[in-house]
Amino acid sequence: MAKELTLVQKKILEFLVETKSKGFVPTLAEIAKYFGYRNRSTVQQHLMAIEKKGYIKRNSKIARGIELILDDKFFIPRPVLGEVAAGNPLTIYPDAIDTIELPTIAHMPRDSFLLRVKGESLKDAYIFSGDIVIINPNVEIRDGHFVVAVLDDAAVVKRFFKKSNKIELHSENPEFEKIIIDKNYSNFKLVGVVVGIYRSMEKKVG
Amino acid sequence: MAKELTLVQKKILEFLVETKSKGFVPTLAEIAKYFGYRNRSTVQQHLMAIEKKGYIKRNSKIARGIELILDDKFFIPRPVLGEVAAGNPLTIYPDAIDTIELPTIAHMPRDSFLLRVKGESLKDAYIFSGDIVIINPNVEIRDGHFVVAVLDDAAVVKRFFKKSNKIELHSENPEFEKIIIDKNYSNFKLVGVVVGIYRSMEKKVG
DNA sequence: AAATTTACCATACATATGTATGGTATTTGT
DNA sequence: ACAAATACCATACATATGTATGGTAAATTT
Repeated sequence: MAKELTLVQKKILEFLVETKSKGFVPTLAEIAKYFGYRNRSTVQQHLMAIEKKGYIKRNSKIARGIELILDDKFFIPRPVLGEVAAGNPLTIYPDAIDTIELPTIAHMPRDSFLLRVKGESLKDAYIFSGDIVIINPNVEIRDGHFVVAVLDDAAVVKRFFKKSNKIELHSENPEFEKIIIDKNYSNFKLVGVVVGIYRSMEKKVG
Repeated sequence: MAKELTLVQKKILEFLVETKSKGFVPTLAEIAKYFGYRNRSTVQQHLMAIEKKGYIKRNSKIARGIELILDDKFFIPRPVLGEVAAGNPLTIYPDAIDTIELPTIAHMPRDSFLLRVKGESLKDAYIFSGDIVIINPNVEIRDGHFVVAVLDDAAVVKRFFKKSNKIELHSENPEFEKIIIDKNYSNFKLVGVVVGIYRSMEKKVG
């Protein structure tokens, strides 16, 4: 039923979702400023178009009166790009292997993505098989961060530590040996930092 | 450092927290209407007092520019709670509320809300202090579900088991004794079912 | 080729909104 | 007993905000 949004309209809607997830709704003037428009009419007309297509609802006259109509759902479907091994490396799939409903409280910047954790090597860090980890590739990596790394076409979730001339990837669980990356290691790529974890409880009854 | 709020100020702050958790910040006029004040000045003066005591911050001139400055505490109250506790309304302590980091919600349906977990009694269920649990009060409660219950003005997260003529609330951690609710127990209210957990990793470095 | 949609602009307007000032009555603190 | 704080009211004002109208240029559809 909802019609396609144009590119500009989509960007404005994204901005609305993003600001809303930060806890406020922008005014027309704020939106205009963000996008570099000289006046609010431009924004207003875009909002009218977006509303007409059913993605938002506007409370006329009142300030910051934009409501998002995203299926009136708690959850936003997001593609799960693969599985990462918490313990031994697992293959990462090029295409989405699954889609989960991520709660919208989980603050998810546009540049991040999801992976489902398999294996037990992080259970001492309270990350378990089946959990969804939220990965951001554009965050500065610091010692102790949980990161996703690809080694030889397999992806792992481990804690990152930088030594003088090498990188160490630790599991919390001492059963698993730490991985040491030195200069000779060619097939190594840091993917991103784990910024959040989501676990659905709905099936974990009894 | 934060001074005591008066009763009226406390109620206004509660209203702010409540509306904020719904995803918007009210205007002075809306607050005045809610409380039956004839004009906004009254509200404004209350807000000035609340701000002076350090519970909110106001962005002058801009519409709906109230920010909540509350400490990292357990409860993020929702209107549902007020309705649930019909007889013995759940007192919401202004210093027991968190909203700052409330990674708020593009889209939170009216029947769900968030709680921040404090304490270790659920660590064997992989729920930890600081995690955000997502509560739905309108889901049928089954044995083994994690539920939120209010007993004697304290809220707990525990697993629910129904016996013939009583209810048992279990902690996973055996250090904590189970709570048994029988008919004589008056100050008991089931609030809802834990449907998900979210944990932000952004500050958990090292 | 003409009509429609999209994406912007400018100007004007009503009112929603925050703010300022001054007032009254009651309660609280000292 | 007096001063200060509290809790409301009314009126006035500047401007932030949403809205309306009209216009231009380019892209898209018919």
